[in-house]
Amino acid sequence: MEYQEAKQKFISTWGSLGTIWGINKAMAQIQALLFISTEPLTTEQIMEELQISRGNTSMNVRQLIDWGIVTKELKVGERKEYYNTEKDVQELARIIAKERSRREIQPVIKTLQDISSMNNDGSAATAELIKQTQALLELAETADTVLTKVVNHKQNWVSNALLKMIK
Amino acid sequence: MEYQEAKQKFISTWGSLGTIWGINKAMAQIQALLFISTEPLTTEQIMEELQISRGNTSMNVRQLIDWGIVTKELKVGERKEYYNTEKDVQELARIIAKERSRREIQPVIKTLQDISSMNNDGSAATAELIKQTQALLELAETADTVLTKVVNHKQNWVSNALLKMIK
DNA sequence: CTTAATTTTCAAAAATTATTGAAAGTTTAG
DNA sequence: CTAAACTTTCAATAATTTTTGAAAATTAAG
Repeated sequence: MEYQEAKQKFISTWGSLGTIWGINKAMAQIQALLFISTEPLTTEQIMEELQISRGNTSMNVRQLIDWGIVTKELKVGERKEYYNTEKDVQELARIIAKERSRREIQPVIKTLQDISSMNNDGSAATAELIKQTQALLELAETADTVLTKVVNHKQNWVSNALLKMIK
Repeated sequence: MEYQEAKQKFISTWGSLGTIWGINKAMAQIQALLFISTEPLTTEQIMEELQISRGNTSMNVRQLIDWGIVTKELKVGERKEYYNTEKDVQELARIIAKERSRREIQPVIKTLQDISSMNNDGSAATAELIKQTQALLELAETADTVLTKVVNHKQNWVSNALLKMIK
Protein backbone atom coordinates (compact mmCIF):
# COMPACT_ATOMS: atom_id res chain seq x y z
CA MET A 1 0.00 0.00 0.00
CA GLU A 2 1.36 3.43 -0.95
CA TYR A 3 1.20 6.65 1.05
CA GLN A 4 -1.89 8.22 -0.52
CA GLU A 5 -4.00 5.11 -0.17
CA ALA A 6 -2.81 4.48 3.38
CA LYS A 7 -3.55 8.06 4.33
CA GLN A 8 -7.07 7.91 2.90
CA LYS A 9 -7.68 4.65 4.69
CA PHE A 10 -6.42 6.04 7.97
CA ILE A 11 -8.66 9.08 7.72
CA SER A 12 -11.76 7.16 6.77
CA THR A 13 -11.18 4.50 9.42
CA TRP A 14 -10.80 7.12 12.07
CA GLY A 15 -13.82 8.90 10.66
CA SER A 16 -16.07 5.89 11.08
CA LEU A 17 -14.48 5.24 14.46
CA GLY A 18 -15.72 8.70 15.38
CA THR A 19 -19.15 7.29 16.11
CA ILE A 20 -17.59 5.16 18.85
CA TRP A 21 -16.40 8.20 20.70
CA GLY A 22 -19.49 10.16 19.79
CA ILE A 23 -18.28 12.83 17.40
CA ASN A 24 -19.28 13.40 13.82
CA LYS A 25 -17.46 12.22 10.74
CA ALA A 26 -15.99 15.51 9.60
CA MET A 27 -14.72 16.28 13.09
CA ALA A 28 -13.06 12.89 13.33
CA GLN A 29 -11.55 13.20 9.88
CA ILE A 30 -10.08 16.60 10.58
CA GLN A 31 -8.53 15.26 13.72
CA ALA A 32 -7.18 12.24 11.82
CA LEU A 33 -5.66 14.47 9.18
CA LEU A 34 -3.90 16.61 11.77
CA PHE A 35 -2.86 13.52 13.69
CA ILE A 36 -0.79 12.16 10.81
CA SER A 37 0.37 15.50 9.48
CA THR A 38 4.00 16.40 10.12
CA GLU A 39 3.08 20.02 10.65
CA PRO A 40 0.08 22.20 11.58
CA LEU A 41 -2.43 22.88 8.80
CA THR A 42 -4.53 25.86 7.76
CA THR A 43 -8.26 25.93 7.06
CA GLU A 44 -7.51 25.98 3.33
CA GLN A 45 -5.36 22.88 3.56
CA ILE A 46 -7.95 20.99 5.55
CA MET A 47 -10.70 21.97 3.08
CA GLU A 48 -8.55 20.86 0.18
CA GLU A 49 -7.45 17.55 1.68
CA LEU A 50 -10.85 16.47 2.94
CA GLN A 51 -12.93 18.16 0.23
CA ILE A 52 -15.23 19.89 2.69
CA SER A 53 -16.57 23.42 2.85
CA ARG A 54 -15.14 26.35 4.74
CA GLY A 55 -18.08 26.53 7.12
CA ASN A 56 -17.90 22.87 7.90
CA THR A 57 -14.18 23.11 8.54
CA SER A 58 -14.56 26.13 10.77
CA MET A 59 -17.33 24.60 12.88
CA ASN A 60 -15.64 21.30 13.37
CA VAL A 61 -12.23 22.72 14.12
CA ARG A 62 -13.95 24.87 16.72
CA GLN A 63 -15.52 21.83 18.34
CA LEU A 64 -12.20 20.02 18.39
CA ILE A 65 -10.73 23.02 20.14
CA ASP A 66 -13.60 22.92 22.64
CA TRP A 67 -12.85 19.26 23.30
CA GLY A 68 -9.26 20.29 23.99
CA ILE A 69 -7.91 18.07 21.21
CA VAL A 70 -6.83 20.73 18.76
CA THR A 71 -4.89 23.93 19.34
CA LYS A 72 -4.35 27.05 17.26
CA GLU A 73 -0.87 28.08 16.30
CA LEU A 74 0.23 31.36 14.83
CA LYS A 75 3.23 31.80 12.58
CA VAL A 76 5.08 35.09 12.69
CA GLY A 77 4.28 37.36 9.77
CA GLU A 78 1.16 35.35 8.82
CA ARG A 79 -2.46 36.18 9.32
CA LYS A 80 -3.96 32.75 9.06
CA GLU A 81 -4.27 30.26 11.85
CA TYR A 82 -2.54 26.90 11.85
CA TYR A 83 -4.17 23.99 13.61
CA ASN A 84 -2.41 21.25 15.47
CA THR A 85 -3.67 18.24 17.36
CA GLU A 86 -2.43 16.39 20.39
CA LYS A 87 -0.05 13.82 18.96
CA ASP A 88 0.29 11.54 21.94
CA VAL A 89 -2.32 8.85 21.64
CA GLN A 90 -2.41 8.23 25.40
CA GLU A 91 -3.06 11.84 26.13
CA LEU A 92 -5.68 11.93 23.40
CA ALA A 93 -7.46 8.95 24.93
CA ARG A 94 -7.34 10.64 28.32
CA ILE A 95 -8.98 13.80 26.99
CA ILE A 96 -11.65 11.91 25.08
CA ALA A 97 -12.46 9.68 28.04
CA LYS A 98 -12.75 12.66 30.35
CA GLU A 99 -14.97 14.58 27.97
CA ARG A 100 -17.28 11.67 27.26
CA SER A 101 -17.61 11.04 30.95
CA ARG A 102 -18.43 14.66 31.61
CA ARG A 103 -20.81 15.08 28.68
CA GLU A 104 -22.60 11.76 28.69
CA ILE A 105 -22.01 9.47 31.62
CA GLN A 106 -22.23 11.98 34.43
CA PRO A 107 -25.70 13.24 33.40
CA VAL A 108 -26.93 9.65 33.14
CA ILE A 109 -25.60 8.86 36.60
CA LYS A 110 -27.35 11.92 37.94
CA THR A 111 -30.67 10.85 36.41
CA LEU A 112 -30.33 7.28 37.64
CA GLN A 113 -29.71 8.60 41.14
CA ASP A 114 -32.87 10.70 40.91
CA ILE A 115 -34.89 7.72 39.77
CA SER A 116 -33.54 5.37 42.41
CA SER A 117 -34.65 7.74 45.13
CA MET A 118 -38.21 7.75 43.79
CA ASN A 119 -41.26 7.23 45.98
CA ASN A 120 -41.57 3.53 46.77
CA ASP A 121 -45.28 2.74 46.59
CA GLY A 122 -44.72 -0.90 47.46
CA SER A 123 -45.81 -2.30 44.12
CA ALA A 124 -43.86 -5.03 42.35
CA ALA A 125 -43.34 -2.79 39.32
CA THR A 126 -41.82 -0.05 41.45
CA ALA A 127 -39.62 -2.54 43.28
CA GLU A 128 -38.31 -3.82 39.94
CA LEU A 129 -37.71 -0.34 38.60
CA ILE A 130 -35.75 0.66 41.69
CA LYS A 131 -33.76 -2.55 41.73
CA GLN A 132 -32.80 -2.35 38.07
CA THR A 133 -32.02 1.34 38.28
CA GLN A 134 -29.66 0.73 41.16
CA ALA A 135 -27.94 -2.14 39.37
CA LEU A 136 -27.48 0.02 36.32
CA LEU A 137 -26.26 2.91 38.42
CA GLU A 138 -23.56 0.75 39.92
CA LEU A 139 -22.49 -0.41 36.48
CA ALA A 140 -22.44 3.14 35.13
CA GLU A 141 -20.27 4.24 38.03
CA THR A 142 -17.85 1.39 37.50
CA ALA A 143 -17.72 2.03 33.76
CA ASP A 144 -17.06 5.68 34.42
CA THR A 145 -14.23 4.83 36.80
CA VAL A 146 -12.68 2.44 34.31
CA LEU A 147 -12.98 4.98 31.55
CA THR A 148 -11.60 7.99 33.33
CA LYS A 149 -9.13 6.39 35.70
CA VAL A 150 -7.69 3.43 33.82
CA VAL A 151 -6.86 5.57 30.85
CA ASN A 152 -5.07 7.90 33.21
CA HIS A 153 -2.84 5.20 34.57
CA LYS A 154 -1.26 3.69 31.50
CA GLN A 155 2.22 4.30 32.73
CA ASN A 156 1.56 2.50 36.00
CA TRP A 157 3.49 -0.77 35.97
CA VAL A 158 1.06 -2.57 38.25
CA SER A 159 -1.87 -1.85 35.95
CA ASN A 160 0.19 -2.90 32.97
CA ALA A 161 1.21 -6.14 34.60
CA LEU A 162 -2.34 -6.98 35.57
CA LEU A 163 -3.58 -6.15 32.09
CA LYS A 164 -0.99 -8.41 30.52
CA MET A 165 -2.13 -11.25 32.75
CA ILE A 166 -5.61 -11.25 31.30
CA LYS A 167 -4.72 -10.36 27.74
CA MET B 1 -41.21 11.00 41.85
CA GLU B 2 -44.02 8.56 41.13
CA TYR B 3 -43.86 5.33 39.14
CA GLN B 4 -45.05 6.58 35.76
CA GLU B 5 -42.68 9.51 35.71
CA ALA B 6 -39.76 7.42 36.92
CA LYS B 7 -40.46 4.80 34.29
CA GLN B 8 -40.59 7.37 31.50
CA LYS B 9 -37.38 8.89 32.72
CA PHE B 10 -35.68 5.54 32.87
CA ILE B 11 -36.73 4.66 29.33
CA SER B 12 -35.72 7.97 27.86
CA THR B 13 -32.40 8.05 29.70
CA TRP B 14 -31.56 4.59 28.46
CA GLY B 15 -32.75 5.61 25.02
CA SER B 16 -30.32 8.49 24.81
CA LEU B 17 -27.62 6.30 26.33
CA GLY B 18 -28.16 4.04 23.34
CA THR B 19 -25.84 6.20 21.28
CA ILE B 20 -23.02 5.30 23.67
CA TRP B 21 -23.32 1.65 22.93
CA GLY B 22 -24.15 2.26 19.29
CA ILE B 23 -27.77 1.26 18.92
CA ASN B 24 -30.72 3.35 17.88
CA LYS B 25 -33.21 5.03 20.13
CA ALA B 26 -36.19 2.72 19.61
CA MET B 27 -34.02 -0.31 20.12
CA ALA B 28 -32.63 1.05 23.36
CA GLN B 29 -36.09 2.04 24.59
CA ILE B 30 -37.56 -1.38 23.92
CA GLN B 31 -34.72 -2.94 25.84
CA ALA B 32 -35.24 -0.48 28.69
CA LEU B 33 -38.93 -1.26 28.84
CA LEU B 34 -38.28 -4.99 29.03
CA PHE B 35 -35.50 -4.44 31.52
CA ILE B 36 -37.82 -2.92 34.10
CA SER B 37 -40.85 -5.01 33.29
CA THR B 38 -41.74 -7.70 35.81
CA GLU B 39 -42.76 -10.05 33.03
CA PRO B 40 -42.20 -10.59 29.30
CA LEU B 41 -44.16 -8.34 26.95
CA THR B 42 -45.87 -8.80 23.59
CA THR B 43 -45.47 -6.69 20.46
CA GLU B 44 -48.81 -5.04 21.21
CA GLN B 45 -47.72 -4.06 24.70
CA ILE B 46 -44.44 -2.63 23.48
CA MET B 47 -46.22 -0.64 20.76
CA GLU B 48 -48.69 0.70 23.28
CA GLU B 49 -46.16 1.62 25.95
CA LEU B 50 -43.66 3.27 23.63
CA GLN B 51 -46.14 4.61 21.08
CA ILE B 52 -44.29 3.16 18.13
CA SER B 53 -45.49 1.27 15.07
CA ARG B 54 -45.72 -2.47 14.60
CA GLY B 55 -43.01 -2.50 11.93
CA ASN B 56 -40.64 -0.49 14.06
CA THR B 57 -41.25 -2.77 17.02
CA SER B 58 -40.71 -5.89 14.95
CA MET B 59 -37.48 -4.67 13.39
CA ASN B 60 -35.94 -3.48 16.59
CA VAL B 61 -36.94 -6.51 18.64
CA ARG B 62 -35.34 -8.62 15.92
CA GLN B 63 -32.10 -6.66 16.21
CA LEU B 64 -32.10 -7.02 19.97
CA ILE B 65 -32.49 -10.75 19.49
CA ASP B 66 -29.57 -10.70 17.04
CA TRP B 67 -27.48 -8.94 19.65
CA GLY B 68 -28.37 -11.73 22.06
CA ILE B 69 -29.99 -9.31 24.51
CA VAL B 70 -33.62 -10.28 24.06
CA THR B 71 -35.20 -13.72 23.89
CA LYS B 72 -38.58 -14.95 22.71
CA GLU B 73 -40.82 -16.78 25.10
CA LEU B 74 -43.94 -18.73 24.28
CA LYS B 75 -46.84 -19.24 26.65
CA VAL B 76 -48.79 -22.44 26.36
CA GLY B 77 -52.10 -21.97 24.59
CA GLU B 78 -51.10 -18.60 23.15
CA ARG B 79 -50.09 -17.74 19.64
CA LYS B 80 -48.24 -14.54 20.26
CA GLU B 81 -44.61 -14.19 21.24
CA TYR B 82 -43.50 -12.72 24.52
CA TYR B 83 -40.20 -10.92 24.69
CA ASN B 84 -37.83 -10.93 27.58
CA THR B 85 -34.48 -9.29 28.12
CA GLU B 86 -31.41 -10.31 30.03
CA LYS B 87 -32.04 -8.92 33.50
CA ASP B 88 -28.56 -9.18 34.92
CA VAL B 89 -26.77 -5.94 34.24
CA GLN B 90 -23.33 -7.58 34.37
CA GLU B 91 -24.29 -10.13 31.79
CA LEU B 92 -25.85 -7.41 29.68
CA ALA B 93 -22.64 -5.41 29.80
CA ARG B 94 -20.69 -8.50 28.80
CA ILE B 95 -22.86 -9.12 25.75
CA ILE B 96 -22.77 -5.51 24.65
CA ALA B 97 -19.01 -5.28 25.09
CA LYS B 98 -18.44 -8.44 23.10
CA GLU B 99 -20.72 -7.34 20.28
CA ARG B 100 -19.23 -3.89 20.01
CA SER B 101 -15.78 -5.35 19.93
CA ARG B 102 -16.75 -7.78 17.20
CA ARG B 103 -18.70 -5.31 15.12
CA GLU B 104 -16.60 -2.22 15.48
CA ILE B 105 -13.23 -2.54 17.15
CA GLN B 106 -12.01 -5.71 15.45
CA PRO B 107 -12.48 -4.32 11.92
CA VAL B 108 -10.66 -1.14 12.91
CA ILE B 109 -7.76 -3.13 14.33
CA LYS B 110 -7.59 -5.11 11.12
CA THR B 111 -7.43 -1.93 9.03
CA LEU B 112 -4.80 -0.35 11.26
CA GLN B 113 -2.68 -3.48 10.91
CA ASP B 114 -2.97 -3.27 7.13
CA ILE B 115 -1.94 0.37 7.16
CA SER B 116 1.00 -0.14 9.49
CA SER B 117 2.45 -2.71 7.13
CA MET B 118 2.32 -0.26 4.22
CA ASN B 119 5.25 0.32 1.89
CA ASN B 120 7.77 2.57 3.67
CA ASP B 121 9.04 4.98 1.03
CA GLY B 122 11.35 6.72 3.49
CA SER B 123 9.52 10.06 3.48
CA ALA B 124 8.80 11.96 6.67
CA ALA B 125 5.07 11.85 5.97
CA THR B 126 5.10 8.07 5.65
CA ALA B 127 7.19 7.71 8.79
CA GLU B 128 4.67 9.79 10.70
CA LEU B 129 1.71 7.86 9.33
CA ILE B 130 3.25 4.54 10.29
CA LYS B 131 4.27 5.75 13.72
CA GLN B 132 0.84 7.16 14.55
CA THR B 133 -0.96 4.16 13.13
CA GLN B 134 1.07 1.85 15.32
CA ALA B 135 0.46 3.94 18.42
CA LEU B 136 -3.23 3.94 17.72
CA LEU B 137 -3.22 0.22 17.04
CA GLU B 138 -1.69 -0.45 20.42
CA LEU B 139 -4.29 1.71 22.12
CA ALA B 140 -7.12 0.02 20.23
CA GLU B 141 -5.86 -3.38 21.27
CA THR B 142 -5.60 -2.39 24.90
CA ALA B 143 -9.05 -0.81 24.84
CA ASP B 144 -10.45 -3.94 23.28
CA THR B 145 -8.85 -6.10 25.97
CA VAL B 146 -10.21 -3.93 28.72
CA LEU B 147 -13.63 -3.95 27.15
CA THR B 148 -14.00 -7.62 26.42
CA LYS B 149 -11.86 -9.22 29.08
CA VAL B 150 -12.25 -7.04 32.12
CA VAL B 151 -16.01 -6.87 31.75
CA ASN B 152 -16.07 -10.62 31.40
CA HIS B 153 -14.31 -11.20 34.63
CA LYS B 154 -16.15 -9.19 37.22
CA GLN B 155 -15.74 -11.91 39.77
CA ASN B 156 -12.12 -12.32 38.69
CA TRP B 157 -9.71 -11.15 41.37
CA VAL B 158 -7.39 -9.52 38.89
CA SER B 159 -10.11 -7.24 37.57
CA ASN B 160 -11.30 -6.49 41.06
CA ALA B 161 -7.78 -5.69 42.19
CA LEU B 162 -7.32 -3.39 39.22
CA LEU B 163 -10.54 -1.60 39.93
CA LYS B 164 -9.88 -1.17 43.63
CA MET B 165 -6.46 0.26 42.91
CA ILE B 166 -7.77 3.08 40.87
CA LYS B 167 -11.16 3.78 42.35
C1' DC C 1 -9.45 55.23 9.97
C1' DT C 2 -9.78 51.90 5.65
C1' DT C 3 -8.98 47.79 3.48
C1' DA C 4 -7.96 43.18 2.81
C1' DA C 5 -7.40 38.68 4.89
C1' DT C 6 -9.42 35.46 7.48
C1' DT C 7 -12.84 33.22 10.47
C1' DT C 8 -17.55 32.63 12.05
C1' DT C 9 -22.41 32.27 11.66
C1' DC C 10 -26.60 30.43 10.16
C1' DA C 11 -30.55 29.67 6.98
C1' DA C 12 -31.24 26.65 3.34
C1' DA C 13 -30.23 22.29 1.01
C1' DA C 14 -28.57 17.72 0.99
C1' DA C 15 -27.70 13.47 3.03
C1' DT C 16 -28.62 10.15 6.25
C1' DT C 17 -31.30 7.61 9.43
C1' DA C 18 -35.59 6.24 11.60
C1' DT C 19 -40.45 5.29 11.32
C1' DT C 20 -44.73 4.08 9.39
C1' DG C 21 -48.31 1.09 7.70
C1' DA C 22 -50.15 -1.86 4.56
C1' DA C 23 -49.22 -5.96 1.98
C1' DA C 24 -46.95 -10.28 2.06
C1' DG C 25 -45.43 -14.04 4.65
C1' DT C 26 -45.68 -17.48 8.33
C1' DT C 27 -47.59 -20.35 11.71
C1' DT C 28 -50.94 -22.90 14.13
C1' DA C 29 -55.73 -24.41 15.25
C1' DG C 30 -59.49 -26.61 13.75
C1' DC D 1 -56.86 -27.91 3.55
C1' DT D 2 -58.62 -22.90 5.24
C1' DA D 3 -58.86 -19.19 8.16
C1' DA D 4 -57.36 -16.45 11.74
C1' DA D 5 -53.59 -14.71 14.46
C1' DC D 6 -49.63 -13.02 14.35
C1' DT D 7 -44.88 -11.39 12.45
C1' DT D 8 -41.98 -9.62 8.88
C1' DT D 9 -40.81 -6.85 4.99
C1' DC D 10 -40.05 -2.77 2.59
C1' DA D 11 -41.23 1.34 -0.22
C1' DA D 12 -42.73 5.71 1.05
C1' DT D 13 -42.47 9.38 4.33
C1' DA D 14 -40.85 11.84 8.22
C1' DA D 15 -37.39 13.34 11.32
C1' DT D 16 -32.83 14.30 12.26
C1' DT D 17 -28.22 15.41 11.28
C1' DT D 18 -24.70 17.21 8.41
C1' DT D 19 -23.01 20.22 4.98
C1' DT D 20 -22.90 24.19 2.20
C1' DG D 21 -21.91 28.88 0.91
C1' DA D 22 -22.62 33.51 1.12
C1' DA D 23 -23.09 37.32 4.29
C1' DA D 24 -21.55 39.17 8.62
C1' DA D 25 -18.06 39.63 11.93
C1' DT D 26 -13.41 39.94 13.34
C1' DT D 27 -8.65 40.93 13.06
C1' DA D 28 -4.47 43.03 11.72
C1' DA D 29 -1.75 45.90 8.38
C1' DG D 30 -1.05 50.01 6.24
